Amino acid sequence: MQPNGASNGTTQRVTINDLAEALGLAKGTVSRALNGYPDIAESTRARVTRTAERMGYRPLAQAQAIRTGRVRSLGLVLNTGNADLHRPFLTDFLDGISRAASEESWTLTVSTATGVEDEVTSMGRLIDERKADGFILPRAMYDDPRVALCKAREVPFILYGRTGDPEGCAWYDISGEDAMRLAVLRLAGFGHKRIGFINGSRDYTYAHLRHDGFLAGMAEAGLEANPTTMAEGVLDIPAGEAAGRRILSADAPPTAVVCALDLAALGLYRAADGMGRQVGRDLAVIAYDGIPDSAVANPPLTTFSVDNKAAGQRLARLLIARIRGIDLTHLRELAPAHLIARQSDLLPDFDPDQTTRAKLNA
Amino acid sequence: MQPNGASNGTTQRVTINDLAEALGLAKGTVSRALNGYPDIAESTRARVTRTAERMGYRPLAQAQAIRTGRVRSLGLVLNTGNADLHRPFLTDFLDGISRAASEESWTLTVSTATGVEDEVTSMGRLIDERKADGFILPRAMYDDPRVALCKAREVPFILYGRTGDPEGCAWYDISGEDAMRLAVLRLAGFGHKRIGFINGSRDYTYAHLRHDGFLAGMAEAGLEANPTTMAEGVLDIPAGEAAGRRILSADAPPTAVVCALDLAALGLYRAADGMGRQVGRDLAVIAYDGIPDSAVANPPLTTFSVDNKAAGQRLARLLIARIRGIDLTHLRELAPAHLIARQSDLLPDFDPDQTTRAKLNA
DNA sequence: ATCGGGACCGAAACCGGTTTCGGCAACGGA
DNA sequence: TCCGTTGCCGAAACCGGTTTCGGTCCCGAT
Repeated sequence: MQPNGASNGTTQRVTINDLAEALGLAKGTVSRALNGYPDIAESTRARVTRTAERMGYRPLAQAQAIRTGRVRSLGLVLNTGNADLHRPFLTDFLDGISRAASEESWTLTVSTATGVEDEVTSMGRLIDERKADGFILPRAMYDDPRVALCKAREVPFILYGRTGDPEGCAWYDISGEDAMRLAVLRLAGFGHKRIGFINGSRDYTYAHLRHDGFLAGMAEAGLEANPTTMAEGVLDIPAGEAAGRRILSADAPPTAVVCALDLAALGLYRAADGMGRQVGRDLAVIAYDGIPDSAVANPPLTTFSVDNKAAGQRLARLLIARIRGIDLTHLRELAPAHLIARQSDLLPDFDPDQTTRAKLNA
Repeated sequence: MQPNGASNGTTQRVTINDLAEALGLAKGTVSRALNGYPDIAESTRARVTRTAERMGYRPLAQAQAIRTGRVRSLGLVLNTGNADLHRPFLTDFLDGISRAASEESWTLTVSTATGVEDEVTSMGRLIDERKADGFILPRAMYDDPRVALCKAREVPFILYGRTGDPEGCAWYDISGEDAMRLAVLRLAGFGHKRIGFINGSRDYTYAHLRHDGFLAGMAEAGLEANPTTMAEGVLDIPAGEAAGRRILSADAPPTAVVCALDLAALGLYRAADGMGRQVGRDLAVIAYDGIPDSAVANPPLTTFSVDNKAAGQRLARLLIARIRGIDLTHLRELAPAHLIARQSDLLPDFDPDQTTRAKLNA
């Protein structure tokens, strides 16, 4: 028997009225029974849920919405201008969200935008039309206008990443700072003294955090960070190549470089290639993101990988909790990135002092 | 003045009742005026739409839905198992859909699934809960269970691609067959006589079409297709490499290969590399898709590129039209792919007869 | 025996729209 | 002048739920 194959032949869905009639109860009673109101006998509640199950009753989200104001839908607006989205990031991320959402029979409505203001406009529309009960905000910016919008309109949201002022914000993030710190420590452990750093854009909070993480690692290793071997604002391969050239041609060029993004590292590969240095031989590189290209790079890139599917799942769950009124303090999670050790960071015959001298003469 | 900044201080949205009251009309009248009923004086209709505009009235989709049965939302379920989705395809595609949808103030609800049956289940849920008024079905299969579901449940849909039996189907597609045909003709024009072909999976209709296109091109060029230099079922780089090895080691190896997918071509690059042949020098390749990797391949790949954003837009518009009841015959569109001529297909010193002989001796 | 208070449920209002139905007024034709 | 159409709009039902408001019934305590 089909779950909703009506026995009367028509393919009508079963409404709460049908259910009430079948049970001999008032529809209000059925509704309250289903929604956990306390003034319903436990026995009738059981009876109701059971036959609801049997008859395949599924409340119509939009019908409930008109009274409750909730559509049971998560909003996500994607910024098309963002190069990151081109990576498999998106598929995994969507997959995670969608799966977690559907477990609670929520849905995901997505919209796209180009540029931040367009993003805000787009969210505004979704809010106006009550198409989403809350938003997942990927790529948290340090000063995020989307957060301002949500606060002003009093709509729940959760950040993927952290923001400058965490007040009133729920978030989930991967600890990029820790990854950077560990990257430095790992390289220092290999004997590197001069470690460079290529960061992302400070518009995003992660860049601030990863910067701090890098410095923390350096301090912890007893090394000094050299500003001439550090760069920031690098978001793609060309920028990574430019930054790499600059850093590698510094007075005291680094023997190792930590990159806040895989794409920066891939750019650095090119720079090194053009300057007679070879990653994995005389230049150690550790990056962050875990994009697929990093695995087929030459040499394969050692990187901290983030599980975007898991992130999507977690974000969805946390946002649903937020919408249901759970306190903010329970809705802040930091997860670690996982190191994928490949061949870019371990130089076969790297002798700290020797190599350094050789470089200086070159 | 904000569009919906209520002057009374509270952030309530303006309902049809507010509008009716402000106009001194019955709310039913307002509704009919807005929805183009013929029994409304043109003058009042103008008055209504004008003040609706002024007051920033936006009907609540879910409120309308409970009566009309339409949520004004497009459904899209993504198959995560599909490697294609990892490509920027997805971003562009979503962008196109979302933009076209929002122009009509429709929204896009997406869901994910792994495998075809999961996909059908997922769609079923969306249909049951009336979360989508229709579906965009990407990657049309030759025998597509999603189509069967939509037909059975009587929900509108549009295919991205064609299907075996087009009866009752609206679709939008890129003419892959034409691209394949032109690819062959182009190569034949360069003097190639032995042209191989690496196809995708026959589960998908496009493979059938591109196969036919290849053969049509061969026939048109007066060439004979050689089964030993043809492969199919190639969906990713490793498979492309394997197929490439097989084809290149045929008795009469081709001097040129047409690939139904860029990924196959990229695999072919590797195969050639491993067999002492070099694409762009002694092996001409033309592929199809226009993925970004094709631009940075060595040599850059000549390929037929498809505009997935445009496809998304068109699909959205066509689906909305379909939902509104436009006749199927107006909802079938075939667009061309556009050749991006790069360096993989033109061999600098290719002399048909000579090269052929050289190969045979090698 | 009476009364107060829970426990439990029915009835009806309500949410924001759409659609049906009927009525009034103006108008044209006989 | 009278009647039948139209044109146009108000009123109310309706969609599928939720929530409020009472109203029984039963129970134990006084």
